[in-house]
Amino acid sequence: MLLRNPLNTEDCRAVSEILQRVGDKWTVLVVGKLGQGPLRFNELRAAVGGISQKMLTTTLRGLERDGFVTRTVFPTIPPRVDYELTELGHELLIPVSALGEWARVNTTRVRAAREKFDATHA
Amino acid sequence: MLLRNPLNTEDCRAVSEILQRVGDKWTVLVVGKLGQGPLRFNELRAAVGGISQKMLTTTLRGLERDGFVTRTVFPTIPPRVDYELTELGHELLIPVSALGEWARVNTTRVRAAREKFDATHA
DNA sequence: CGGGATCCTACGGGATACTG
DNA sequence: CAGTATCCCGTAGGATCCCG
Repeated sequence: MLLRNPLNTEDCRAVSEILQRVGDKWTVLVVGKLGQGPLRFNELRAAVGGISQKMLTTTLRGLERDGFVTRTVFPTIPPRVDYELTELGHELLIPVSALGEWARVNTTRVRAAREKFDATHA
Repeated sequence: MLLRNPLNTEDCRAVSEILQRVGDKWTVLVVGKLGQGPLRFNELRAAVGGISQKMLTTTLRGLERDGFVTRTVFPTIPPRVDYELTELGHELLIPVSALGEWARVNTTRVRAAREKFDATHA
């Protein structure tokens, strides 16, 4: 990974934009689950856990719109809908996983800082 | 970068958490600007551009609490306060920049998918 | 089964005015 | 200069009900 000299303003805007896109409550959870293979609506809902069906629908529509996920309808009775990551979705998962690794490694440092701050600013 | 096999649920939660932390409207903009060296409150505000002083304060407090930023007060008149990235803050900037690079490279693909989706679902 | 339509609440975030 | 305090609004997101 080649890092260009400090992020300029336009880049920061782009980062901020994609982070807000991906930084909502459910998106990465959904993408993470789909990273392991296609899932049906309710399978996905169970896999994620705790998500309302409204938010799952909203999240999936957004991901579909941005080209991260495909939606395949089987016109059977009862209906069956599969969701699957696109190539773009899989590629997104790479830097996101990297950030995830960072999060996993540094959670304790952040938590320590937080407790220290809360203690002194009580 | 060593990628572990697909993110498990706890990892996804961690990612989601840090993404929500960093995925608000201003955090990465602020961190990005501070990445190039310490800045005073109003310098930072001008550098970021468009941020209200309430949100700058809120954002900085959060970053300070999590150990990403230090706050140094010079008890002069008028007062002077410097904000500077900590080591942890600089380390955070690495995976965030990677995601930024991804965003920069793939914006067109996302925009294309979005326009296509909007066209067909009109 | 996989949603759409509504209603409701919490909170992010802007504008403005005041202060040490 | 670097904030704090208020007020206000839009939206994210949960709960519930209904439908093909």
